[in-house]
Amino acid sequence: MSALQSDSGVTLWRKVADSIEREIAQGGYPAGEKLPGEVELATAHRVNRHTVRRALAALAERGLVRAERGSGTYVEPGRIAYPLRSRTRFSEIVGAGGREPRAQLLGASREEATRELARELDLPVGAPLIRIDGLRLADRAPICVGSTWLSAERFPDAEELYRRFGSMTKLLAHHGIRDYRRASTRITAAIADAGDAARLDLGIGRPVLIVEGLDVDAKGRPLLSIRARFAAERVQFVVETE
Amino acid sequence: MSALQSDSGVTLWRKVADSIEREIAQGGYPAGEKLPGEVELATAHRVNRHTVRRALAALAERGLVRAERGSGTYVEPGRIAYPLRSRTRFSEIVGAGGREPRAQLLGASREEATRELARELDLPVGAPLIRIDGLRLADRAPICVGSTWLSAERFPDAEELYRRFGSMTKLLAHHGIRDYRRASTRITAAIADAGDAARLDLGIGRPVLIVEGLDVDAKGRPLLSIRARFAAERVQFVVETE
DNA sequence: TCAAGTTGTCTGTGATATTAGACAACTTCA
DNA sequence: TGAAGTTGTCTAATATCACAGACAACTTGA
Repeated sequence: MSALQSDSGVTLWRKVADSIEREIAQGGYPAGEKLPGEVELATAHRVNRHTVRRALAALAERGLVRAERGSGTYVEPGRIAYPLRSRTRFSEIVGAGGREPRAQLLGASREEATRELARELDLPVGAPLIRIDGLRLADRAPICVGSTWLSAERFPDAEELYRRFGSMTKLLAHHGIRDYRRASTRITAAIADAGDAARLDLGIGRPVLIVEGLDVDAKGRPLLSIRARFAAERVQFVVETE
Repeated sequence: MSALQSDSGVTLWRKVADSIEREIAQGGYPAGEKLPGEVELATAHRVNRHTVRRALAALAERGLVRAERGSGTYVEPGRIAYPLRSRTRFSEIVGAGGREPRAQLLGASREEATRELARELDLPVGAPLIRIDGLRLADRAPICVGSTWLSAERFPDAEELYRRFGSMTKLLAHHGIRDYRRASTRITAAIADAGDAARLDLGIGRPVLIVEGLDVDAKGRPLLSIRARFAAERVQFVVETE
């Protein structure tokens, strides 16, 4: 009877991948940090470079690392679990993850309601709207860039209020709306264009999640229409159905 | 970029082994039960028979199953953890494992102390001894067969007492010895001979653990010399050193 | 602009895993 | 005694893993 191999039935590249993942999890390589080069990893693990590549490919497929040709392989920050419930507050979600939420006003303007926005907000086509463009970050990493539309007749001072508070929740509260909720959220995905890439600090060609949301007040009347683009590699939406 | 194989870096035989082990652990195949044939396991797991054999070999090496040529592959009962401490009581150890301990008297006889037994029991060579042969079982499975020697002068009625109580502890208590302890235990291993095989319900060629023990009273005076042979596949000694 | 360092891709080789089939050796049961 | 079913062993072919080397494509920094 030939001796059974002492191996445990796990391929070599898997062992290397597990080892690297363990190091990342233990903080050996902080998020955003560059991993040692493939050759260095290979010698460190006493393994062929191709085996390291196989391990890194597995980690990359899971979104734990990202390889940049000619530069290096970088540790991706863990994706923020972004639960989609009736109460969807960016700052709470990010804060719950132990990160510091920030919002940055990119601009504001007045627009007339397109047919689609009018239908969503239950206003006549061409009704005056205020559009607020903003960027949201967690620990300095851009999470999403998006626009919010609201009725200019109902919230004429929206731009000024948002600029003052930096929070949509407080803006609404100032108008006596203590409670509002997310009525619907539609999600799709696309590839980052030049604008996304610049504002979300993404490589062109990276995926973005496209979200269309509608917030309503306690009585179900539409308040805000939201269109946002999320850096897919930093966010993971969580939809809990019952 | 070619798609990464959806495999997880675990060899096929290992997956099969894990699957079978899981079924055993969940009670799908009770201890002593025959597993389905290799061909049946192969078709059930949609895998080649040789792959199943590789999986079974891994399980057999760990002592979880035992293959019998021409008959089948059987689930081994989990080995009894047999701690070796100063208080080593068979019934307590087996009972702690949720099994029912039983002892069976095989015979008794008078002997004269050999040089080795005399040294151990601190008696003159040729001193009269009583030898008690017994079999110990857990849930009807033979665990060990062994002999106990004690001084015929100090315990002249040993055979009758053991026959009455079926317990060495009670035998000693009847002589006013409330406490005794294991002074030393020496362990080695051998292959089951025909006698072992018959009494321990083992296949010839299976390993047995050979134990030589000395029990002493509270003052350290020798009481019993024990030589026993354990079915290695049903027992695992646990020695805790401090 | 250039050199150094990085990841991406290709070819090839040997070892191992897996599949496939056949037969021997053995046990069980009618 | 014989048939059926079991595990043990052998040969062979294919697929995948891991190693090895070379070069292309790209990034970075001097």
